[in-house]
Amino acid sequence: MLSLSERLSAAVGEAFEAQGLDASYGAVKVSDRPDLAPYQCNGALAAAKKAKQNPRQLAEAVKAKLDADEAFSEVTLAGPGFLNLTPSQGLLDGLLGELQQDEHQGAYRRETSEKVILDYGGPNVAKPLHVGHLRAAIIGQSLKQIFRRAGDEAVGDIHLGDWGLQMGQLIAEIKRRQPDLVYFDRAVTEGYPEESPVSVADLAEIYPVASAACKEDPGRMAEAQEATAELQAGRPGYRALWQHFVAVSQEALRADYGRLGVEFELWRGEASVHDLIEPMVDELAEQNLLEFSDGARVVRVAREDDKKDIPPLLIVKSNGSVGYGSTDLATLVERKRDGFERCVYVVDKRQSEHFVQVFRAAAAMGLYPEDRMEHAGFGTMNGKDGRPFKTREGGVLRLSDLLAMVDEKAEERLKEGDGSLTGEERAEVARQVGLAALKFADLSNPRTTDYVFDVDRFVAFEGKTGPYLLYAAVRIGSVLSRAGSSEEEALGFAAAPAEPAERELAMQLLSYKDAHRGAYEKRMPHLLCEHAFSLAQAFSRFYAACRIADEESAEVKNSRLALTALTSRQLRDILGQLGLEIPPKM
RNA sequence: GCACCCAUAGCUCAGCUGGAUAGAGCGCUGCCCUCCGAAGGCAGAGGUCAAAGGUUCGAAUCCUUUUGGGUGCGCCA
Repeated sequence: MLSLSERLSAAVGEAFEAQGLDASYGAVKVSDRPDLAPYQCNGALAAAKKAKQNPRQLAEAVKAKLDADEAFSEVTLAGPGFLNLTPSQGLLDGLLGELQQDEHQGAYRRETSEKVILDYGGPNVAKPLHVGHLRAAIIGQSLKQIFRRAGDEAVGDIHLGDWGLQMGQLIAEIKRRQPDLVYFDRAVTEGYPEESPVSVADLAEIYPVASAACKEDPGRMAEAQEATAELQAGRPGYRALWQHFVAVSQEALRADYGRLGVEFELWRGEASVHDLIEPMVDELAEQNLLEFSDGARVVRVAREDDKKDIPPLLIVKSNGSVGYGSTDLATLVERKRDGFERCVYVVDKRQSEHFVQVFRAAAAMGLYPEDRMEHAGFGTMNGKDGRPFKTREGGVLRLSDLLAMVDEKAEERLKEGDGSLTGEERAEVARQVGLAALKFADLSNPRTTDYVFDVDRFVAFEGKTGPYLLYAAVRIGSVLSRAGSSEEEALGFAAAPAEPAERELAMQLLSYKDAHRGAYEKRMPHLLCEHAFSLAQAFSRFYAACRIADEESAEVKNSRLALTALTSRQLRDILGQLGLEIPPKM
């Protein structure tokens, strides 16, 4: 179905066409001057400029046509050619009726469905999740839901960092610490123990040590690089040890992502494509795309019109090992093979140059056209000093610690309530409320901008927050049950908004598609957050201004129940896409 | 050095294919529960949109320069 602004745009567009001008000048948007009218169209000014006409006269002609259109109850002309538009009661009632019937609840739908894979994990084996992983996980999970709502077949891949230098660093470090382990005995090639010699906690401790050692000691780095190459070449002991790393890490990651409510349909990693690399290298060589450079093999991707130097994509390092350039390229080979039509990478925007390299190389070898591979980059989470976020001790804040903080805060807030929740219920609601605060605080920032990470904001429950949205949803449910009506029943009542607050709520409800479409097309969940907040706000005003359950007139009451039910259904639909769970009460 | 991004209210941020009086949340001030959930609603104070030029009937938005921040630039991912 059409959104209200689309419906109005169509009408105004026709009026422009009747003047021999492009219909796109008829674009209608929510007014900047709500005191004059709820919608506006400024196209007459731009059209007049282009057609060298008088804007005021042009707007007059458009207005004359719109005056005869029953979609508008009022059309006024202001200033040099601004059209102020008020949709008619009949139009609102009619569109609300359509919305009640719409099987997609007013959401945006693509004409054709695409098979899309989203990459929003990328955690490294051995490194526990920290706040830096939060954005990718939350934005990616949300984008996946937004894609699905629009009709795409979207799946998420965790794409573990399990095949690069860090693996060699771990192996080399463990070898130094426990050289007698069977994994390091070249004479042994099978029958390794099933029990992992290291736990996730061990790995978390070992990795930073190993990483730091390599940074300051070239000798240690050489050991790690050699171990990496040997691992990739298939040395049995290393492979067996590596298997343990992956297994213990996956278990921990499942738990962490699970707590966040983030899911992956695919648990692949860099290592999954190892066997695809050799044929890929052959293919690149065959296509004359591969060059030797300083002992390494690379694909040159620089172009004449580049404003800056784009370095070549490193495929095989001089020591024979492969890095993420080749695994990422091979991953595209794999995704193409598996029938994915579009690949979206929800990864820190600082890696944009890397994706330019990979995408160009992939396009050059004919895997995908460049517009089918996207880097939906996101901004850095900074501390209050403007630099990437660190805890006071200088480390990164672990995700589990952040979750615990938010949880505790929500629990405290719930204890202030009327005590109708049992301890167990309260713990569950606290989890939902805390998580909602956290996710909404992150998602409501535009994806691409950096933002200041402020714990207080993540645990705020008032104003433009996740809990505000949950509160609205919970209260709606409570109103419906108090009125003795169900959502399904109320959706069958005729909605005829009369009061200003009712009309404003109706107009919000009828703009869902615009917000969803924007979020989908731009890959920007914050647009959906904006809409959710506006909707909840419109409902809260409506609730404050109008009686619902105890309204005397049955007709008015039913109309209001219909608006309430529509809000309930739409809010639930949106919160689902944002990953917020609505508790029964709070 | 080269390239890219950012600078809007006390704070955190929207708005940027140019358009009427620049918005939100927090914080601050004052109201609103004998009535469906006050994690709420209403009202108010608060801004040379970093600075200077330019394009335009019209610039927070486009162009140039300057200042101040941030980021990236082949064997880490």
